[in-house]
Amino acid sequence: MKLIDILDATPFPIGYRIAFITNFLREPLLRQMEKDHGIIRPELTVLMCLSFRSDVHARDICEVTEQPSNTVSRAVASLEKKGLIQRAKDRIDSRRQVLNITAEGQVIHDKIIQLFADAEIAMLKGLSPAEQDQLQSLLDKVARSVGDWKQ
Amino acid sequence: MKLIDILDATPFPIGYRIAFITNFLREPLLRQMEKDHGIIRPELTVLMCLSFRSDVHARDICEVTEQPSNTVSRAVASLEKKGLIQRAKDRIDSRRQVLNITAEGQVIHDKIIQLFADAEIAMLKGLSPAEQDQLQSLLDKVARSVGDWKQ
DNA sequence: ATTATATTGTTCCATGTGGAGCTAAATGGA
DNA sequence: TCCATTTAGCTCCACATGGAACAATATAAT
Repeated sequence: MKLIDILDATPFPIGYRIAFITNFLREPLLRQMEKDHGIIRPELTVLMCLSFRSDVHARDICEVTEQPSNTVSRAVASLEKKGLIQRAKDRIDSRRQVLNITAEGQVIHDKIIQLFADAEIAMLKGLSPAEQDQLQSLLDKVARSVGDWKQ
Repeated sequence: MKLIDILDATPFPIGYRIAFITNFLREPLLRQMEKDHGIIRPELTVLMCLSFRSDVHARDICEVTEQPSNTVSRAVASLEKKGLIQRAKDRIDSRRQVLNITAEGQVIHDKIIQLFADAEIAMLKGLSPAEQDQLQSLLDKVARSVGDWKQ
């Protein structure tokens, strides 16, 4: 039995391929990330959000990523303990905490992102630049319509 | 902060979109599958393999899906307990067990597959048929080269 | 034939992760 | 002002899951 056979036999060929690629691309990368840097998935999510924008609340991360609040809460606590992000009380609403990435956190973040970027290049080396553009454009169209799927 | 912004800001735009779609497509479906049918991910994997082919060994499933043997072992034991698959000793190698899906297992399998197929249709409704073909073709090219990524 | 090695499938253990509920704080209404 | 409701973030708990070690069996080597 070969995996390719099953790949062709499903009535959801695109979704199956997408999940398939995720399995064989992202999961190994996440494991290597944990091994090399001691960062797990929800922590990377937080780092990416804080790298992109400053003065973020945990609640924002929950909403953007659709992760449960306890997962984000754990990641934030762990990252602060490692010195990769900083927490500060919000002056307006003392329930909230303002989150920011530290210089050290940015370094780790950049290394991990480079790891993912390299993997993407390897993954796409069988496609021409035009095909890569096509693929990105089509995936973008699907990803941006995510909110419509549920209706 | 909007998710679309981060989507555009990464240096691995294709991998990120693929992981993104997986998050918002597969994960909710898996949760609904568990809620409706009491089947979890590794169990679905086993069901799909056995639906596609009969007289399969657990080891085959491990190799094809790159899942650890304990995960497959648990799924097999659970599915047998539910009456969705059958185990029989292999006459040649008594360590092995020959696995087959039951009629009841096939029914559950088909219902779940339909759930995924419907979700795919919803996901792709923003793409023209030609675009859907393109997307599938490109994803197929990437998925089939999975073995080359690691080199 | 006998011993060493490899393989199949399992159990044990540590950990990631989500759901439900909790506390503290802010907001809205009487 | 006072109480009900909502919200932010955290803790508890249940469970999915992977790694490592293990028992049973098969295979290879001498």
